Amino acid sequence: MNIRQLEIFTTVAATGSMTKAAQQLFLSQPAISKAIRELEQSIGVRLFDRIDNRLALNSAGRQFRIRVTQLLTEFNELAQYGD
Amino acid sequence: MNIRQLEIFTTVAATGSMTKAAQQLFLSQPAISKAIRELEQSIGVRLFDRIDNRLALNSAGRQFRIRVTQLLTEFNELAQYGD
DNA sequence: TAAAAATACTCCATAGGTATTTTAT
DNA sequence: ATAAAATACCTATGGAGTATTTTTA
Repeated sequence: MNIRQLEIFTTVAATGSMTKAAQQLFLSQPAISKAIRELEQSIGVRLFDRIDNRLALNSAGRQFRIRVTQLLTEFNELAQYGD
Repeated sequence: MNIRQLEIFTTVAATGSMTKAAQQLFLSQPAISKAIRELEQSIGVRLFDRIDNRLALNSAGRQFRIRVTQLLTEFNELAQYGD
């Protein structure tokens, strides 16, 4: 797990789509797909359900998201420590 | 700024020495030196005073450390989300 | 002169890319 | 036919290494 994966995760969760997250983050769709897969593997929890070719944040994903959002806020504030 | 740099920072802060931090983290001393330099550059704040060839956490470093420690605790808990 | 940190390289793992395939509408 | 995600493969950046230099007690 790393911060980049968490940023990508929150964007996918917010948009409901890897393709839209890719556009928003100026990344390719496969880069998003890979990051989400590796995040899920790393924590050992499936965060999205894949139904048809759509994604839906599942129950674990919804809980995870809340804590990740707070973590990223604090991380970004610390990254601005100099200003 | 990244999580690895923050982990290294807290270890250097705790031991008061890059050499000791290197031993504790099973890394080389130059790897520690570089990580600290890059962290300081990234946030734009000097965290340690260099006096003689020793390090001393300065005032900004002490304040930064408190928030980093909390952040890393939450990060590590999230990384264990699956267990 | 010993001990700590900094500098100068070299190397490799992985984050990201492009191209393509799969799956469902 | 479109559209979304997954897979395959390639490349380049940066995190880590070894070797060496600088600095000061």
